[in-house]
Amino acid sequence: MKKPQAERAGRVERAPLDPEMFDPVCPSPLVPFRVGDKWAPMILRCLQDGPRRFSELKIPLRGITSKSLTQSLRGLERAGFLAREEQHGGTERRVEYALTALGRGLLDPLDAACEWTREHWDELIEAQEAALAGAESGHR
Amino acid sequence: MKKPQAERAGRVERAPLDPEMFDPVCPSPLVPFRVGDKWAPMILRCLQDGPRRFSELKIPLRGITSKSLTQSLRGLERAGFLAREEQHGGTERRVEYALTALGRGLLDPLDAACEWTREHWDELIEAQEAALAGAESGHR
DNA sequence: TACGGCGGTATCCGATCGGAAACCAGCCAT
DNA sequence: ATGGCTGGTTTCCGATCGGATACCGCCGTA
Repeated sequence: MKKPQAERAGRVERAPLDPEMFDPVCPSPLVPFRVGDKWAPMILRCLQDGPRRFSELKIPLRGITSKSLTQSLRGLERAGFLAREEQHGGTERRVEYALTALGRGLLDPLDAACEWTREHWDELIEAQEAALAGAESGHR
Repeated sequence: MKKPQAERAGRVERAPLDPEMFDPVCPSPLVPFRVGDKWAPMILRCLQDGPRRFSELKIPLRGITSKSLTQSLRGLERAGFLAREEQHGGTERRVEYALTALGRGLLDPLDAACEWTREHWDELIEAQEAALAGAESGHR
């Protein structure tokens, strides 16, 4: 029987990340606001309920390569939005990434941006299509 | 009291854009939020008080090349955030770019993001420096 | 001993970004 | 007719982004 290491480390058990928390059909690139690089906003979201491990983050960020994840994490770390915490004391290798106070604060305007996008989703799609149609018949 | 003379065209005399409205020392790239490409947020800001001409926009966007400005404008147009209005009736060539309703709405979350950045400016700088210093002595 | 999981690096590559510079047509005033 | 202004386009180029792939040491388990 496998014993959860979380207990040994006195760690609180949190729900695992939903592998489908990011809809591949309407991914964040369509959100007109961006924070950092391609993956950064999603990483921030993943960390909002507490620290997560490298391999834990890879799950909802479907298809991300180790390199890209490392890069994004380092970038967010350099900006001071998250902290890398390496546990040496434990029995096995464990590295966790946690939002700093600054990073947590970043979630507010990020939420606002996402909310705006949700509210104007139809308009966004419609405007894009109209502009595309206009480009075909209009000034071309 | 001075009277605007261009009102027959429905055009109101507005203050010209401040050539230094974007501080080259703390430019928007330091803002962790972005809208579209490098120049897009600044262009949106330039248009918030009404339509502007191509050459008018070039002034505060110091050093922007024609190509980059055209690119950014086309991108924002494709997204439905602004509209290109070419005046054929007039005597001289005149092209104006104006925010759409959607684009104007975009200013709200953009303001929120800028406001957040202003509020946390010191922390942002400090966190960056701390992370940089930590990288030198820390996990290396 | 071998194997698998973890948390990465190193290298290569094609795509994209964005600036520099040259060029252009139409209109205007001199 | 000549030069200047407007609103671009085109070409070239170096830098950066981001994915694919291969590889790595460390640890725990079988």
